[in-house]
Parts: sequence; C-alpha cells; structure tokens
Amino acid sequence: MDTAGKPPIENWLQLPALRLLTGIADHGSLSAAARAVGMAQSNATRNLKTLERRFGYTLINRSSRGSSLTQEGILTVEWAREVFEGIEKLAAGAAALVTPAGEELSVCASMTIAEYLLPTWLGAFQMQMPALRTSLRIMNSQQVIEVIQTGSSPLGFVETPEIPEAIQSKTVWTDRLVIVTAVNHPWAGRFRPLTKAELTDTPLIEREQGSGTRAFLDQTIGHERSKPIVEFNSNSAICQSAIAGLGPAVLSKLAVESALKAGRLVEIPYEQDLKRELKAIWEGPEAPNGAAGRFLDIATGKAEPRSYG
Amino acid sequence: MDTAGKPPIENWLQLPALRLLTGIADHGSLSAAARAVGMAQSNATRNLKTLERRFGYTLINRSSRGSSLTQEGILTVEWAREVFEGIEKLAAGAAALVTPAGEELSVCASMTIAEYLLPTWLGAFQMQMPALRTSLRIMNSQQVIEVIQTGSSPLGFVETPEIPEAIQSKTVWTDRLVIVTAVNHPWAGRFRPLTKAELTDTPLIEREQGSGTRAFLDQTIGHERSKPIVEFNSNSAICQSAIAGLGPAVLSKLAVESALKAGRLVEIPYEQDLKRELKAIWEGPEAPNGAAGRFLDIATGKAEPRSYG
DNA sequence: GACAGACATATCCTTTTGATATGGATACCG
DNA sequence: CGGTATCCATATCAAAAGGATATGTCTGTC
Repeated sequence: MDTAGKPPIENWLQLPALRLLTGIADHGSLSAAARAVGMAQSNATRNLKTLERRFGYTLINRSSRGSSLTQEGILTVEWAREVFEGIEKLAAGAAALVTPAGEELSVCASMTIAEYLLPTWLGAFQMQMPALRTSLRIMNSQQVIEVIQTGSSPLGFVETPEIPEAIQSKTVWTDRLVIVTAVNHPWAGRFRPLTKAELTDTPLIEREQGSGTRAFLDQTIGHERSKPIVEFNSNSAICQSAIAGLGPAVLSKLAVESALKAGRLVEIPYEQDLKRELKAIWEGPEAPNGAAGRFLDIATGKAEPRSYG
Repeated sequence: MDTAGKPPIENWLQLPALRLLTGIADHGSLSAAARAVGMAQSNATRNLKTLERRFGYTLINRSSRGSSLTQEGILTVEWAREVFEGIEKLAAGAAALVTPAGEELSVCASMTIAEYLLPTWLGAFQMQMPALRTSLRIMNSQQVIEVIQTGSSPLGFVETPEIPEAIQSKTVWTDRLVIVTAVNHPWAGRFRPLTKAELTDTPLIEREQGSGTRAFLDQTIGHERSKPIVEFNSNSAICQSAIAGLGPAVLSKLAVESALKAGRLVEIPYEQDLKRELKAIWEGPEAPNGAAGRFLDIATGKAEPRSYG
C-alpha cells in the first residue's frame, strides 16, 4: 500500500527511462534498448525497475532471452511515443530558435504558425536534410512581409490576408477562428449560431494589438465592438483564462484544438465562417530554390489544402 | 562555442524545469512559478538557467519585479505545453492501468481505442470527477463483449462490427483504415486508387490474428490474400517497419495520423472507404447510469459523430 | 559442457538536486 | 526617507540520483 500521496508525474518521470521503454518495444530486449540509448545495461535494469514501481504495474516480461512488453507495457509505450513526439517538436523548434550563426536556411514566421505548424515542418525538414542548420525568426506578419521584401530571408509564413503584389504566396493551411467558452458558460451548448451583433456586444478575451489573430478579427467583425475583457500576447494564456471562465475568446482552431478535444472548452457556432489562409510567402517571380524550396515543399505538401477541423 | 556534439534532448531535458517555464508563463514570475510547483526559488533560478544554457537562448526577461517571457520563451512554452499534454495523457492512462483495488469505475477496451482515445477521456473524466478511481482493462474486442455480457464491467469499447443483440452500443468514433507506405515506396504519390486486386496481391505488414484491425481487414478485403510480410502486436511497431520501408501497411488512421503529418508515411488512395465504427457498449435496456454514464457522455460528447480525417 | 546473450545485483564514485541562508535591486507606503 | 515586501542571484552542504564496472544466474545453442 502506498503511503505516498500523489506526486505529480513530471516530478518523477525520467525521460531516459521512458525512452528506454520505447527502446524495448523497438529492439526486443532490455539490453538492446540500453545499447541503443547509450546506457549501461545494469543501469537500464535499475531505471526500468523504478519506472515500473512508480507506474504501479509491470511493463515488461523479463526472460533470460529477451524481454517483451506486457499489455500494459504496450499501451504505455504508445502513450510514451506521443510524449516523445511532443518533445521532438520542441527540440526541432528550439534548435531553430538559437541565435543564428552561419545557418544555411533562415525562415521567419508569425506566432500562430510558429507555434503549431513549424515544429512539424522543421522536424520533417531536418530528417530530409540533416546537415542543414535551419533558423527561425519570429515576428508579426507585417514584419515578415518586410523581411521578405528586403530579401533578408528567403521564406516567410504569415497569417495576414493582405500581401503585396510583388510577393508570391501559397496557402499552407486553412485555419479558422473559432469562438470558445468554458463548458459552464451560458453560450455553451447552444445550437443557434451566435450573431454578429451578439458577438460585438460581448467583451472577449483577446490577443494583443498587432497580432494576426486580432487583426483578422478587427477586419471581419469590425472595430466597433466591446472592449476586450483582457488582452494577452499568447494563445494559451487566453485558453487558460477562457477555461477558467473569464469569458469567451476567439482563437485559431489550431490553438484550441486540444482544449476542445479534452472537453475543457466548447466551440460556439457562429453565423459566419471565420476562415483564414495561412500562407508561405517569398519574393520574386520564381519559387524559392534550394533549401527554401524544399522547406516550402514540406510545408505545402504536408498541410495539403486541407483544413484542420 | 559548444564543444559538445549533440546529446539527445531527452537526456538532459528535465520535466520539472519545463514545468517551471510554463509556470512562469502562467504566474508572471519565477518565484510564483517555483511556489506553484513546490520548488525553492533558488533552485528554480538554477534550473531555469541550465535550461536556458541548454536550449541556447534566453527564455525570460528577468527584472526585479517579475519575469516575462521572451518571444522565444513564449514559443517554447507553447511547445512545452504540448509535451505536457502528452504527459498528462500518459499519466491518466497509467493511473487507470494500475491493478484495480476497489475502484469505482472499471471500463474495458480494445487496444486501438485504449491507445488513442481513452487517455483523453480518462483525463476529462478525472477532471469532472476527481474523487473517482477509474480502472482500465485492456483486451480484444471479443473479450470486451464477454465481459459486458457477464456484467463484470459496466462499460466497454470495441472495434468489432458484430455486436450481440442484447447489448446496447453507441458509436464514439468513426475510424478509417488507411493504406500507408514509406515515402520512397513505388505506391507513394500515385493518384489512381489502389484496387482490391492490387492490395490482395501484395504482402503487407499486419497486426496479429485476433486484433480488431486484422479482423476488419480480413472481413473487408477477404482472407484470400498474400501472407503478411510480418506480424506485430502493436500499431507503432508496424509504423516503424513501414517507415523503414519494409512494405505497405494497413492501419487505423488514428495510429498513423502523426506519422502522416510528419511526412514519414504516405497515405495511398484506395478504391474503397475502409470505414469502421468504434463503439461504446453496455448491457441492458437502459443507458448506463452513474459514473459509467458520465464516462459515456464524455466519450460520445467529445468524439462527436466526426471522423478523424 | 562450454559459450553467448539477457537480466539482476552490488559497489563505488561523480553529479545533480533539495534545502537553507544571504545579498542586491526595485517598488510601494507612510 | 526609512521600513518593508517582492523578486532574482549566489553560495553552501547534505542527500539522492546517476554512471561505470564487476559479477552472478538463467537459458537456449552448438
């Protein structure tokens, strides 16, 4: 019987131990997994044992000629893989954020795109061209356009609908702004779409001035509307507040997707489809060549002209 | 200048430090974040500093009256949040897997559902009813049906189309089997849908006999087809092999979604829509009541009759 | 029956972490 | 202005965790 209460998982979960576990799934034995992650077999045994003790169930069936996962182990491995997917995106993004120093490809992007789409692309790109250092500069859509115009970056990603003539663009994602509230909000569960009047009459939790999301909202439902309840400069701060019941928010579907899935937020139907195109932009008549071209392929190829929801 | 090469991120990334970072985003200061995660402020300073050193860029602007995230910090926080989402799913799943001991709700499910859908539901359920211990038993669809029939579990989730008359069911997800290959496979990039003949003539990487996926495949495209290249009892083992180029595989869209997004696998069009319903099942004329009922609400409510792709 | 591969255990030493104390900087308040 | 609170940085020491190495047991193989 545990006497311990419930220490939060992130206080004891060791990523190397988790990796070891997925390694066992991939290589069929504890030793092989240990070799794969560069850990001494004896320490691997120790790590895995504490992992099992902390999870509270047996992960692998040990035998003197290899180890196989238990049913629980298989499940745990699958869940662990999702964790590592997140971590790899984080790693890919972080690697691109380090202060540029002779990198071969520099892309710039606005926040929403950098948050939700770029890490995947960066990961895929890194896999295709492992030798290439890619750097990511983050700025608002207007600044991205300027950077592209001055030619100091070959490829940019923006969420603004207005793109100068001289600049080429291609849609990489069809995003939607959605209205969300906490599950206990009066709007939650309504079937009749919200009208523009209702929306403009209600104070919202909003992104700051200058953000692409805010600009799009200003443009589509107009400037003359209630003052925001509060403004934040990050999507997830808004999510948190909305979940906490501070009020309704209008956010990119990309930003609220997971909260919707987890049932922490509810999407409110709206009379209008707040669609917006997220675009790759570059200068000049030709499609970008070389590394930038490959990157563009990944961004457009993966995102197919398919909307997220 | 780093002399160090490239230690894999999971070898140095500390989850407490990451949590600290998201805490700064949420609470506005390093101290507050440290308090929130139960860490001494001094250690928080130390942890965050090593985190910054390892990422290679500055995460927060320190000031003597609070700290705010840098642009890079904001992005990093967002990416970190996705990591924690994965971890929370892992934690929710793991908590339900510990050997049942007087739990209040026991659900049983087949693999695919347990892998991809249940953790989210468990997380949401746990949030609604924090006091309730939920346990999860994992078995194949046939066994789930038996358990429901004998009444030893009030709620089950299956992927089998055949459900006995006496048992009530409700679709919680519309899944699709998709044919996938590595990006360099001859099938990759073809527009003309694969025909049934082509598919049955080609050896595949398959799930083991008795799995829901295999049964569905046997049923829809028939038993008379090429022997599998190899069989695995886990979806991701198949994914890995397919990515490695061992051959084509037919898997739940749920299982390959992320590999597709990351461009590691390609979906091959097929002449037939391999749709299958994932269903919640229970016994008796009435919908389950109490905890099981709430759980069912979550599973059906969140999954809306909407397909994943 | 020697051998190899796989897992467990024990030990030692280094590194990391937790806890505590302290100091400088800035803002607020009477 | 002095008192006080908040925030962040640094230093220090004991405790815990982690890496390295050696050795033992079991079990198939040749």
